[in-house]
Amino acid sequence: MIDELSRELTLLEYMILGLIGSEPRTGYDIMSVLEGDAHRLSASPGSIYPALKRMEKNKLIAGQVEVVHETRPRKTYSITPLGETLLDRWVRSPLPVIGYREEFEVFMTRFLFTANRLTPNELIEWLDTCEKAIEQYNVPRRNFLEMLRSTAPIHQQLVWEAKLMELNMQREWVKIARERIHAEYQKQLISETNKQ
Amino acid sequence: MIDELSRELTLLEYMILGLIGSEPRTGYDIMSVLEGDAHRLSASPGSIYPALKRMEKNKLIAGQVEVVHETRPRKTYSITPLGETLLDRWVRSPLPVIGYREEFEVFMTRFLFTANRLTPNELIEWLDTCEKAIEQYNVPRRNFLEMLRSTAPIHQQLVWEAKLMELNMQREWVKIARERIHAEYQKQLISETNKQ
DNA sequence: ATCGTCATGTAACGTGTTACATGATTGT
DNA sequence: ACAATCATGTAACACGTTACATGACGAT
Repeated sequence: MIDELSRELTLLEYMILGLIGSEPRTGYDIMSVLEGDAHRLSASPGSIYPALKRMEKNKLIAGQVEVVHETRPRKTYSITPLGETLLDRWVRSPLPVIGYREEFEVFMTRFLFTANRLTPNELIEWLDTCEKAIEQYNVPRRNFLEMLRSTAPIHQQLVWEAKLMELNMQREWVKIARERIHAEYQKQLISETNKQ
Repeated sequence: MIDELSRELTLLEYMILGLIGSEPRTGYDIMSVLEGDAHRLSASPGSIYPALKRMEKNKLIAGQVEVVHETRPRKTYSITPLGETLLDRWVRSPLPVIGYREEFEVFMTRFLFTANRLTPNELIEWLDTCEKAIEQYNVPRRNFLEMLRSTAPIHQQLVWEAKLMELNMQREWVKIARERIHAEYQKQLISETNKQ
């Protein structure tokens, strides 16, 4: 069991895990979700079904066949405790990542699955950590660009500039996200207090 | 020959093509460039050397062995006319792409290799086209978000928001790039006029 | 009767990843 | 003498892509 925990999953696998984690789904369901824009994951049966099979084999998810219409079976997958553990670990994992290697999209996927997995307080803390990590990465980056601004060819300069803008955007997003999450949390608290 | 032209290359292959296109390089050179941050391409010998071999086989690049120190050969690759054609085509290709499927990084790589491949005028025109394409994609996207703002769960909303911010950032970058390129062009014109 | 959607799968293929392997040259 | 860097490669493996294949169900 612990062996499984050490294996890193692909983004597609985490995506599937996250989707199934919120509610049981079939392969077809997952394909539909993935087709609806929003991510690069291309949702072909040739990737989804094999992924589901190996995840089932690794006990991350469990499938049960519903014989709805007799002939063709329909397999609905739900997440297992092991799957929950892995997903939780991934979602919470401290991001040494963002800005270095991990792309923003991976980060977003992770954020998406914090829903119902982290408490509002934990989430705000998580976002704070992100902001600090980005900040730490931003400063030397900016200095680097400033230094080479005059020597590098203009095309290279502009590519670096884009990188910087991307980082700044990410920083800004974290701020906005924190504010919104915070506001949402307040709203919930108030409505709960009123009920009592 | 024309068969080769129809085959789509990977980003790594275009990267290699672009790098070799500006000056002849060895596999090791390419690995060094790719290691120095900036892109997700991970620059391991297990990807570079096989790529070089198949590109040579496909006549996109041509390698010549320099027997510098007798024993271990050192192979320097240069771009072929076919390679030039493909690179040129890729770099210039109208971007139906950005915002839809192609990631920003691919776009940036493409931009990087416009250097010495497009005239300043062509480049400005290219950037204009980009801006329009982004704009066209931006408006319906924004409307979509506006529409679902109230109904969707907050996490989903924020992910969409991030997508939008990314697009806006790209738009902003295009503007900056055009201005800078334009300024650079003017400078060159002036210095050339002065020479005469 | 036929078309689109629901639904699941497989097979070939290509490419990137990781890890291993070798050896020359240069600097200390 | 030894370490770091230059320099090239291979082999196993895993994953995603494309294309193909099947068939039930509901609507027109």
